[in-house]
Amino acid sequence: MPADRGRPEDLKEACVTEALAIIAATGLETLSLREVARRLSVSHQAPYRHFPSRDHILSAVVARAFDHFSAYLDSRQQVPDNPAQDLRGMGLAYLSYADEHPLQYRLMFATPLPNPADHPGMMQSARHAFTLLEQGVARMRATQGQPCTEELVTLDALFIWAALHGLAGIRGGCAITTLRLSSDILGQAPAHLLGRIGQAMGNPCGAKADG
Amino acid sequence: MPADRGRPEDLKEACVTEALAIIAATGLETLSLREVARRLSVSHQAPYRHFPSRDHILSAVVARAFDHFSAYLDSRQQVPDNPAQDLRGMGLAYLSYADEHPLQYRLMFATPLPNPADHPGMMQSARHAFTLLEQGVARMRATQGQPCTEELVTLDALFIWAALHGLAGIRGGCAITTLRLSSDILGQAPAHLLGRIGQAMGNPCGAKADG
DNA sequence: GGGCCGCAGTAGACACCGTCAACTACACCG
DNA sequence: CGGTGTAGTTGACGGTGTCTACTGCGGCCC
Repeated sequence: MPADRGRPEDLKEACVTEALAIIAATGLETLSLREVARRLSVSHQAPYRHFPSRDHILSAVVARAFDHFSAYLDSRQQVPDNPAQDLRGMGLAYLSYADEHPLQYRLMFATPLPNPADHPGMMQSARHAFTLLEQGVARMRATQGQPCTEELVTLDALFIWAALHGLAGIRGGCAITTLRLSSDILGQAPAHLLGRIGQAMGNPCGAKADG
Repeated sequence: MPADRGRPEDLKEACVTEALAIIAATGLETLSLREVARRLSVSHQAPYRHFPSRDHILSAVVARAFDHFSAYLDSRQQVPDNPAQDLRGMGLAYLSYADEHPLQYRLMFATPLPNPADHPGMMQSARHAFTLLEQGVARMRATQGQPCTEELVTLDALFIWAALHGLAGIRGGCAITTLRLSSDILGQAPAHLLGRIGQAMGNPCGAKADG
């Protein structure tokens, strides 16, 4: 049964899918409930029956992006016997995701939601990804034999997340145009950044990354 | 002559000021050309005489934020005889700015402008800040006596910028609500991050930062 | 000085948007 | 059979960006 054109069976589901398609095609700003309804061959108020407001449909799209992101990080092949390498792989996966799915990435981290507290599913997905990172740091610290507070793990995870998040944002957003960086530099940036993070964490594995 | 209420002398200038005030008061989404005009006691088309579109007035506001940011970084007290310390001071200044002027910071780095290439002044201000950082890195490398390509300086500057930018974004945006981080951790984060950056750059000055 | 032109600002209209309220169609249940 | 709740429709309202046509008004050239 083709649910694409002609009134879809599950309208709520179809709205989210169609909204994402619109955003992908013409940008976040031009997303409108009415356009979604139009594409679904449905009255302009039908989506309103399933979502209290435009923000709620948008947050549903964002939540989906977070799930996609979490699944991506989870499905990455792990290296349990080498936590340092594993952490590096996770960082690489983070940057790869931002590179391969810039739309989803921007939806997650650059979408202005009025009050994120309204949408618990979204927050949970985000928190999940951060917890993965914390666990990676903790495992690495354990093999390094360093004494390590929970607080210190969180701070290090935050440092790593910040660096990854920052680079992803720069690469995806304003790098070439605003900062006028060559795509050559931008291509080297992930490896270099991960190398520097490795050094910062006292990990020799990353030290040789930039020659 | 009070140019605030009653038709302002320089309408173009007044539009930018008033737009910023509106954004500060009620958020970016609710900014409208008509509201700007209303507050300026002017017809809804008057601002349109000075700005081709709503995006252009917004980009003027963003450009102003970039100038503010650049001035802030420039006015920071420098430590010419200790480049490492100087670099750290610059990082601190960066994070301080994001902390003290979250609105301007978000305007600069989290505002969706359709095509930034249209607004050269904006780009120039951003590039200026990045160049400051590159020079800081280059000076530090020089005192370290390390051989250093121009490319490597840029990559390191990019690493530092990414970490700072990432942390600022996390702190200003989604930290407590989405990532559920305590404000205690968040308060420690800048010093810790700068310390880790110091370590990554092979600089002992930052190594003791997190105890 | 008088006509002319360009510029700043005004007024009205258009299409679009989110949202509210009232309505219809229909399945289900007593 | 009537009642009830749910999904969807229709129409309206106020707000928005933008287009077009209009009014003043100061400077400029003849």
